[in-house]
Amino acid sequence: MGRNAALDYVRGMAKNQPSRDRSTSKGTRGGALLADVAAAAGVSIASASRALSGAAGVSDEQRARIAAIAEQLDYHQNPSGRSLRSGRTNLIGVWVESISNASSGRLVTALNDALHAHGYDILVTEYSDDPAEDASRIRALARRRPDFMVVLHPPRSAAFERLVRKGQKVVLIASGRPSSWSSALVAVDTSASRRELATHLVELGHRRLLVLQPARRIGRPGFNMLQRVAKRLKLPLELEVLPFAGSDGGPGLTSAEAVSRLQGTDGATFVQVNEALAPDLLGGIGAAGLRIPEDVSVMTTGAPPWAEIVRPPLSVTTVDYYEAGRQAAEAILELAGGGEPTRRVVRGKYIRRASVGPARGLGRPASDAASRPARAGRPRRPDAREHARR
Amino acid sequence: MGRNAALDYVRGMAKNQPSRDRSTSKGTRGGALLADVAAAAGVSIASASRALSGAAGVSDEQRARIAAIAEQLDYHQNPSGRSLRSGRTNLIGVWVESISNASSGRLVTALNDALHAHGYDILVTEYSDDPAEDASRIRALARRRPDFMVVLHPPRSAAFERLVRKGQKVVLIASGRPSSWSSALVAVDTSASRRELATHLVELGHRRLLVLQPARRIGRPGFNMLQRVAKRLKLPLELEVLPFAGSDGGPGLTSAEAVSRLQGTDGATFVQVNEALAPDLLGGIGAAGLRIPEDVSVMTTGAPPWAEIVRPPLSVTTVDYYEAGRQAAEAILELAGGGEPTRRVVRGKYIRRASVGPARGLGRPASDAASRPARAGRPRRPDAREHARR
DNA sequence: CGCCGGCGCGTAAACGATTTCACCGCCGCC
DNA sequence: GGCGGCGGTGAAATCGTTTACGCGCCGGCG
Repeated sequence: MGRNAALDYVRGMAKNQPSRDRSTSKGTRGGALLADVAAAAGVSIASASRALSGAAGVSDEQRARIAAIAEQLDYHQNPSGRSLRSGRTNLIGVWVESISNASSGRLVTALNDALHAHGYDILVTEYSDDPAEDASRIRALARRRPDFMVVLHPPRSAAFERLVRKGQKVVLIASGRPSSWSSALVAVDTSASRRELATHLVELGHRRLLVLQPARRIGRPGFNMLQRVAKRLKLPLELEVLPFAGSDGGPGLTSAEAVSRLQGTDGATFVQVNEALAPDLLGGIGAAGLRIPEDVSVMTTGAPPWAEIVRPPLSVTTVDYYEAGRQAAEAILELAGGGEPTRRVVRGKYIRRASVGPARGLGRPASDAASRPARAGRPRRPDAREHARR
Repeated sequence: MGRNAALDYVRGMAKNQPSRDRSTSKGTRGGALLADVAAAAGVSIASASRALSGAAGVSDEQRARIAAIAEQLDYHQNPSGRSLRSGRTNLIGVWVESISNASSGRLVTALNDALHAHGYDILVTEYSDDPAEDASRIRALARRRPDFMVVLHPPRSAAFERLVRKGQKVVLIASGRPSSWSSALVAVDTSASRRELATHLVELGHRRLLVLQPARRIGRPGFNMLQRVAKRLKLPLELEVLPFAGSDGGPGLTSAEAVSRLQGTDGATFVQVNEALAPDLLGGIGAAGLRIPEDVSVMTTGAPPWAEIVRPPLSVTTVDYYEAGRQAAEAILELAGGGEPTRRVVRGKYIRRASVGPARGLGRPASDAASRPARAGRPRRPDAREHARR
């Protein structure tokens, strides 16, 4: 009848059938129950549970024997039963901007890689632009009661904050200092990379910088970092942060409007944009006939795989989010083990490529920029392409 | 004591306390129980359940009243309890190659968008190259007993097939005909787009084509589609399918080896590669000094956002996987409603861009330089500078 | 020789929902 | 007036597991 001969045998033999007539039951998929394993091993359900869950109080030989029987019966623990009783769900809720985003993707991959072996599964939720929809998604996630949540550069959200106040354990991956509410922090430290970027820009003669962001991110911390760096180093950099809609038609500048900020004598000579928006910006720049880096220097955050393919190759400030995910997973395992989370840091990198060059207007008109070849040892081509990458 | 005043009040008043001393309980996070809602409403737990779950047999005014009370108490249904009893988990298991992949990402986004409103949550698993690890991930997913699984172009996997045989409902997104085992199919139909591609290639004089794939995908159906099209149309196309390692160092050709197949009189004049591997191939082509499309035509599958940015813009055959995900979600809702799934199709598109041009050797032999102004605004140097990445 | 503590194990009580079943009015119909 | 059915409701069984508790047994210590 059944497909699992061993299971049928056990159930036929068992004196106290754990399930009277399984063949008609439709609720379960007919898999073996803990009771079946226990019956086959001739022990109580409790002992079987202890044996399989690794709890103390069971002899080693029993444990091995029971494990073998469970294997043979193809027993799969029912997570609903377990978590109903134990209060643990073995779920990790991940809250990211968009899963299509390369950073989020790698984060999720890392968490999967590191946590599957420990019995955790990953529940992904993306935050949306619509606050109502967003709140509803958070509520849905809350209902699942994940043991931990991993959040990547989260936006402010009342629903999320309620969740945290209710005791949700959260591993935060973000720049900034350890916040009081997160259980653990993987700090994304971009101060060094930003300092490097800032000094590089000044060397190249840039003064006015433009930062384009999705509208909903405006005002969030992290980007004035560049400003802070400039201030501390007393560098003459002016930074303007503007919302950019890309081609989605959302709130913010269109490509053409953004490009218009990059022209003329009082326009910015450098623009920074994120990975998702970069194609739109580059399209706009191309359409306007501007050349990179002769007319405008461009840099993108993130690590799009195409940054090196595009002509010219794009400079990037990048953070290894696979590594961040790995560290988040470690933090989770520490917390789950009852330990105190250790302090963790992932450092950003600034990778120079040809898309950032001397500021417009001082390419080498009077060769004044040439006075700053910096560490240049080798003969430099007039157009500074191929800043050897690291 | 508690943070929810209404809840405290109810519990204080209730004659039969559902939970004697909740303040010390650690299993639950102190959220309201169905019993609390029922007590507050002055009805039985059964009625409360019926009211909130939308089941019949409860008067409309009661239902509204109870819903309001649940809202006020911030009641969240405990999914473990529900699925333990009901046998439904309200989980959708998604099995994709890699979540970092743009196609998979959009698929997941679509599923999230469409199914959150119906109470489903998404559990993602990526398949890995290691069969053992893969089987273990499938087992982990099986343990969760998702109501449905959505699989995108799945590889063969014994573990997965076992799961299906055990009755797992599966919505398959793939090219090919409805297989007996999947509960529903979203057919990815690329026959028209491939025919268009094939005739286009023949028109341009291509005869020898190269298809590069990840090694583990070799031999999978779908790609000889091009061959079939050619045969049916009696087109003189020779197709060679080879494994490509990219820069990951896995099994398959290196970039240099792949490029060597694109040179000489007997080399292929056209190469197709997938989205993930495209940057590596393009890098190799650039390093070898080949020009696109003068020396070799290139096309990629998928819809990388950078395809239009790169110079020259890449031709693609693309499938809208957001749409596929939306349709998969519809199929799930049909199935969950007990209906028969309708037949669903998503059609691929072939988008011509400049990366596919006349076959090498018959461009316009006399004035071949004329074919090179491309759309690239800036002048292109003849020598391939960008060498030596990695 | 008695006692104590720990180890190994079984019994049974949770966990929080859904669902079956029985009940109770009440209405309409014969 | 009796009876069948039906809409609304509650009591209780149930899903599969973990875990508190208790019991026998054995070895060591006094």
